[in-house]
Order: sequence, then structure tokens, then C-alpha cells
Amino acid sequence: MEDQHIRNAGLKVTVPRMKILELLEKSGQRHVSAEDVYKMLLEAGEEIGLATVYRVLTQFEAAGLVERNNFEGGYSVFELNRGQHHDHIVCVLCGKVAEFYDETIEKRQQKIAEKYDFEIGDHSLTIYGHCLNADACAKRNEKV
Amino acid sequence: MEDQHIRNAGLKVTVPRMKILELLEKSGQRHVSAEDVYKMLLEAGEEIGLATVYRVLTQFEAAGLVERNNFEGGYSVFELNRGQHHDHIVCVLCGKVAEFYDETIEKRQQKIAEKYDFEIGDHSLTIYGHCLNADACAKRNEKV
DNA sequence: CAATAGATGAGAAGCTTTCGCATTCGGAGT
DNA sequence: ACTCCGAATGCGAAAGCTTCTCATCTATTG
Repeated sequence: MEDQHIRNAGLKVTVPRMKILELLEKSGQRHVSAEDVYKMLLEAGEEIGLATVYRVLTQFEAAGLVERNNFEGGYSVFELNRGQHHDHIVCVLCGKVAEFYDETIEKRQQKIAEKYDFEIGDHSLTIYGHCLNADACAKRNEKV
Repeated sequence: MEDQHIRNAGLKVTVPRMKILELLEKSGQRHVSAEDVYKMLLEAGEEIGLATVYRVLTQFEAAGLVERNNFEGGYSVFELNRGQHHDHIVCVLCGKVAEFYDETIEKRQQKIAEKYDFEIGDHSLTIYGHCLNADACAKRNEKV
């Protein structure tokens, strides 16, 4: 159950925390921002403050429940930590994110980290590019 | 000459633009923020506005003169585009940045991009980790 | 050297995120 | 169930980075 995850993190099981965790589970592979979470919960009729969303997401991150990614755009996005490590490829134009796992890159990455005296943490590698899927990207191009 | 670079970008050759470009050249491999540039120029006795620094850096980026990186920390850092492609490994604690180039990763990266219908642009890949160099990182740990 | 389109600086404003504080709530012990 | 205390919440204020507005100034062209 979700409440155990929260309890294990040393946090009290509260309505906002449960709702946020449920929402992240429902979001699947989608990467949501704090604002997204806030708005979705408001629309779902929940009474919640934006500050709480930020606080809870930060706590969940510290507890390893969620992962935070700072892609281009000036804000953070979050996704549930499902235990299976993966990296991201992000479109710098439309913000689209795909997840991938590549053993070769994983190994080379490790070598490079050693060489430069780094230790790789959880979320570690992001490829930036432009996605060629016209739908999403075209829209952004017009705005920019 | 630097002024030709600016001219080629379709921009007027002005004092602020020249000073910013010179400063980036002097900064070498260091990754500087807009605020850094602003303060350095002020200290050097230049009369310049922060808004101008942001504007010029954005224009230089669009012109391919500089590269912008959004590492963790909530702000952008810039470096001169020297034509030689490289990627970054960044310490999420102290912000230290190292540059590297790895042919193997470069190829795999390309494959992954194709697979997910992406096109890789200029600055494309960032590895995040913790640097093990006690000096810099220890300082940040105290603050956090 | 004059005209004009473009660039600048200063401050206001925008956006994401954090902080401070009074109020409310979860959960351990009775 | 009841009480109590520390923890959590929501709100508004505030902080940090970045962009916008606009009046003034400047680089370029003829």
C-alpha cells in the first residue's frame, strides 16, 4: 500500500501526501511539474496548497519515492521511482520526454565518472535534442 | 576578429556585445551564468545592465556563438562555442562541471535518438552525479 | 552628417520555488 | 474513544532567475 511507503519515509500519512502519491501513480510515465500536480488535484476537487505540493515532492524525493528532473524550461518535473533505472531523451522545443536504458552507455558513463572523480547517483543522464514528431514540436515552434 | 562574429549574426557591433564576447573568451572552459557575466563586467568598470547581458547571451546562443546549459540549480550557464562538440558531467551538489567526449556514447546516443524519432542538436548530453573532490563539495554540503 | 532601425539601461513584472506563521491534523499513549 | 504534542498544512509574502517595457541612446547607411 502507498501509506506504507510514506510511513517508511518517516512521514505522517496525510491526505495531501496520499493524493499526490496516487496522482503520480496514475501519471505513469508522464513527467509532471509541481504546478501540474497542484492543478490536477484542484480540478479533482482536492483542497491543497501549492506550497504543500512543493514540500511533499521534495520530501518524496529525499525519501527516494520520486525522482526530480531539471530539464530545460526552468522548472522541475517529477516521476514515480519505479526502481528500474533509466535515462531520458528530451526535446528542447516541445518538452517531450522519452525514457531509455542502454547498457553500453551505462558502462561508458561509469568509466567517465571514475575518470573525473564523480559518483553517479540515481538520475544521471539526459540527452537533449529536437523531436521530429511534427505534432507537438510544430506547436511550440509557432509560439517561439 | 570578434566583431565579425557579431556582424555575421546580424547584430550591431556594440560595446556591451564586444565586452561580453571578450569575457567569455577569457573564461575558457568555465561555465558562467548571466549574473556572473554581469558582475564581472561591473567589477571591470563597465557600465552595463543585467537585462542586456541576458538579451545578448540569448542572441549569441541563437547565433550559435555560445551554448547555454541548464544544469541543476535553476539557472543557465553559458560557454563559448568553440566548435568542438563535447558533453558535460555535472556535480549536483557543488555545481562543478567537467567536459568530456566519448566516441562510444556518441554513437549509441545517435542510435537512441533515431529510435525515438529525435534529432540531436548541439549540446546534447549531461551526466549528473556527485563529485568526490572533497574541497568543493564539502562546502556545499554544509550549506545544504 | 542626418536619419533610422536597432540596442541599451533601469525598473517593473513574470515565473517557479521557498519561507514564515497561525491553524489544523495524525498518531502515540491513556 | 480522548487528549496532547509535534508535525503538516495553507495562505500570503518573499526570494531568485529571467523577461518585458519604454524612454533614451547609438551604430550603420546613404
